[in-house]
Amino acid sequence: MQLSPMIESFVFHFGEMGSRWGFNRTVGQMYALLVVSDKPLNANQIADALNISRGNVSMGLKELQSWQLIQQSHIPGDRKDYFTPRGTIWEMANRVFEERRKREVDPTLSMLRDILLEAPANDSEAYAQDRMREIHDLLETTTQWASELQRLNPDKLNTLMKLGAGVTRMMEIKEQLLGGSGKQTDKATGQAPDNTSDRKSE
Amino acid sequence: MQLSPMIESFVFHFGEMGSRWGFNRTVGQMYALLVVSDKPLNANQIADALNISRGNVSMGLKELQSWQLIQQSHIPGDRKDYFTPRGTIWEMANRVFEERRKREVDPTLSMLRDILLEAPANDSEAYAQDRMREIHDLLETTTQWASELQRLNPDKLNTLMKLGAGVTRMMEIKEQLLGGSGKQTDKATGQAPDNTSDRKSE
DNA sequence: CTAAACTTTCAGAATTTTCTGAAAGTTAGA
DNA sequence: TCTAACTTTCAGAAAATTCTGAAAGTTTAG
Repeated sequence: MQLSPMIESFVFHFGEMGSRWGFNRTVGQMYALLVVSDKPLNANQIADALNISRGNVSMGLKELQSWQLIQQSHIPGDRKDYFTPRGTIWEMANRVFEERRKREVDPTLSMLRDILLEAPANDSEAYAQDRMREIHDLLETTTQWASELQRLNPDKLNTLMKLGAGVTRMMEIKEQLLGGSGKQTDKATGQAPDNTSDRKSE
Repeated sequence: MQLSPMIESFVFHFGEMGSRWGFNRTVGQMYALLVVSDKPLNANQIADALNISRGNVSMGLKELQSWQLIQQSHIPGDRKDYFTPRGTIWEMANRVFEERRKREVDPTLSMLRDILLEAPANDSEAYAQDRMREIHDLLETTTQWASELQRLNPDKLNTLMKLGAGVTRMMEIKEQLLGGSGKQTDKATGQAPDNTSDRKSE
């Protein structure tokens, strides 16, 4: 199969980017290809389209399955395995975040916790522990936020964001609520989605 | 200089993790070392502590400076360059995010935009463009959120988080406020949402 | 059971990334 | 100016990662 130039540039670009997301170039290309393909592909089609070896494709598919990013399917009367991406784009992004958290952040947090249990032997170690505690707290806070964001229904989240309700805005409202009587102020109601007003000037 | 076991395990762990953040193992180690060190270090001390060549340290420092993660300083009567991390842990994390956005997300968005301007030549390309549009919108929305988070004063953000005010909770409140007046269920994107179901075989 | 059709594995090859250290470059002070 | 003290550069070496393809493994049909 010969890829159209449009699809080819997408696939190649994501190949390069893919390495930043935890897998290598070919795996990134394979996934990109599956995402933009309107029908399931089998391993040979992938190898052919990307000009890589059949063995490489097999390993890449295994990797993508371990990330739960693709799904296997079958076509009646055909013994080959076909593959499609699994879930919506949002779900896929979530899955990648989740997986990276498990593989990278969690072990780091656990290492930091272990070290922070030790008693510092001298001033240098005390100083180092202070820095580590900061990092630990930052990671913990950040992952907690991220996991809350992930729990939200994507449509809802998306709608809210498109509304121009930035975090800043939400926090202002929240603070108003907490600070005052819990009453709705007119200032906050019925906002038109004007998101341009509070962006920074550059 | 001989590192204490505690500091050594921190430094080594961050070396491994560092590669996920856009720089290589040694650069990660160097940065970790500077962060937990209670006094500025010069290039020779770093090379010595990490057992790497002087040249490698020079390149690593250059890299860290390009990320704006470290700062140079001097000790009177000493011609060597000394280095310390720059800014608070929060600021450093922000800087890494920012830098990665510039290097990875921005080029991707620009590529997607270019492709989306082209007229699809056939059904396959139309399908592919739909997927790309979803990715484009996701990236755009996410980076906008991220930039708003970054604009917040860290203390404020941290306080709010510690308050137990999760995003979900904030959104509930926000919706309560909006509920009366504005029609906010604006299906802004109008995207074909999750199309996974209309693929051929499953 | 066997054969055909397919998938996976993995040793070694190819490629990419990182590291070293000698040489070249820079700077400050005498 | 020159020299000593320091930093940077970069070609080639070393290390790590990725890829290939033949062989081994698996599954289904008959």
